[in-house]
Amino acid sequence: MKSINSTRPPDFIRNIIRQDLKANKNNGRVVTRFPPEPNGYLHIGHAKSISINFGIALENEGGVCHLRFDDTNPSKENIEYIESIKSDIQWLGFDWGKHLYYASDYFEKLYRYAAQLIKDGKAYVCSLSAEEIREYRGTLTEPGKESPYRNRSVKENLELFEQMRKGEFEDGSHVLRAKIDMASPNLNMRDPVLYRIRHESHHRTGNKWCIYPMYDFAHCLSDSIEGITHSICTLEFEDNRPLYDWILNALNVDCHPQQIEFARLNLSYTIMSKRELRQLVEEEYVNGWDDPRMPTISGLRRRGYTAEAIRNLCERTGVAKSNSVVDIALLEYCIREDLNRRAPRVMAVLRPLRVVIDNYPEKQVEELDAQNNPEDPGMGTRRIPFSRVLYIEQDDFREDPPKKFFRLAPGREVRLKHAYYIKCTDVVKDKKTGEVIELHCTYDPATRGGWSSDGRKVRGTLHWVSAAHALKAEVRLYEHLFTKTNPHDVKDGSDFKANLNRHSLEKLTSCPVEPNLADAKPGSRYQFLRQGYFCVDCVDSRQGALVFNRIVSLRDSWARIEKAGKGKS
RNA sequence: UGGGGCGUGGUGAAGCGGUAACACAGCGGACUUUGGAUCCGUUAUUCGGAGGUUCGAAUCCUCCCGCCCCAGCCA
Repeated sequence: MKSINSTRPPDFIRNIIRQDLKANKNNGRVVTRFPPEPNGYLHIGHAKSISINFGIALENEGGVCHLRFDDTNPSKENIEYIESIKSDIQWLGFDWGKHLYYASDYFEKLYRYAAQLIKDGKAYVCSLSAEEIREYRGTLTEPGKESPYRNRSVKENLELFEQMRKGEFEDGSHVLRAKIDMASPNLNMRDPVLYRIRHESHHRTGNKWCIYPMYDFAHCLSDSIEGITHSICTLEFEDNRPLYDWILNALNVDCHPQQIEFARLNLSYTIMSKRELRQLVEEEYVNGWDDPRMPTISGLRRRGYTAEAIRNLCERTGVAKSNSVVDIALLEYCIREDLNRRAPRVMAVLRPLRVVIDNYPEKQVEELDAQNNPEDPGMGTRRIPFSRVLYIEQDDFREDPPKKFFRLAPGREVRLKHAYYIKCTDVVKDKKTGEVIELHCTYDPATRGGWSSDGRKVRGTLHWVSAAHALKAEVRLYEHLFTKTNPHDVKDGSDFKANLNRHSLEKLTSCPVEPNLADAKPGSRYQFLRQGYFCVDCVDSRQGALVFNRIVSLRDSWARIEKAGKGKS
């Protein structure tokens, strides 16, 4: 009953649990569960559910959260998904301990529960076709009609149900239905289907079964079997709650969990439907479920997001019942916040511009000291080679600088981070295109380390890499996968794919990066000074052929000034 | 037009009859060897609307409006 994490302001679900605890409703037990169907990869919306369910278990003494695969539909599910789901949950930092379950493990029990319902006259075998069942169901405004098979005898129902199990019927020829109320205003209560025939091999039970329970039947009973106290799910199941309760009441089970619904997480510029994400994968709009642009856990992980940042997002967005869309800027804030204190700084040039320091000795090389992270001096320093020919960022030079541009320009002096002040003395252009291809500069030997003793001020500080020592890396820049805040905002006749961002991936090759990166390990994260946070790609990066993913850029106030038109000359 | 939910600033979200927390975004400034980080200031006389109850309402009542979900043998 003690709260381990008492700093969190309670949300409505935690309030309910707190009151239940106070009233000793479940003998002080708190048991939640995360019940994914293994038919796709987990995404950041699932992370929210995971964070709520496992989080609540963690906060309550003796609290437990089960991982249960809701594997009742063999045609959509497979083992690959089970494995990915397990590793994603672990990577997020949650542990189900010994509480790993499968709804398919309960098939025998579920079958007996169904038989019990039949014996009690609360379920029947219906031999209407799928189409007929739909017609008989009625509409939102008109009541349904009772099935002609509704009043079969218990004996006949039992025999038929057994024959269904034995495989004596074809798919679709019969279903088991609950006998509730065809006139109910809640369509879920109009004699819902409990079991269907599917002659299909299941990834765990093989060919043992050819009838499979429906979600509504399997879910509540699985919860009950496991002794779940609070069954937390998303809003769209609100209408299923009366059925959840009906089944448990009809069977008079000992454990009757409480279903509580909350609003799923939505992010701007993102889709969060497994079906649609699968479409992007299968139709090759992205390169797999773990494409760094995907909102999947595996995609975010490969991109370089930390579990901590994702957990943080889940906490900051709160738990409520109103449909909402969280600004993706909050996710970006969370990862910057985390990486700002953890990521070592390093210099890398994305779009190189050659700079020759004319007054620097031809063959000289100096090793300059650089702090690894100004936020954390404990992370130490490293040495960076400096020589006569360097690369700087193309963006850091303007021949005709606008107002408030304090980077390099003809005649201007700037600081090279950790190195020297340099002044631009000459600009070399391509004769045909007019493109700036090289800069000539002079350096001030008295400013070693980037300081001057004469009180001279320089506004700009640039990052750079020594040309002779640079490693050449591939850098992948990502933008939002969609161009619109709401990807579903489309003209009639098209779908979310019309809003795909063509520029969501840009590959830069041969980017000069500082030699200290030679041993960078896959998955390690760095801040490329003045640019953003980058992660060594776990799939494509090789020693000697490094590949970096941009996780997120740094906040760029110059870009904002320029965009606002304040940087005009 | 059946049923179930939800409406608080740009986005999330507290508030539970005593006079609108917090976070992100934005804007302004300070500081700065990352135009990063950090710090400070600032943004709802008002809580979907209209009535009503009350000394007092985002909170209680009535009516209205808007948005989301439900007619799979998916979950």
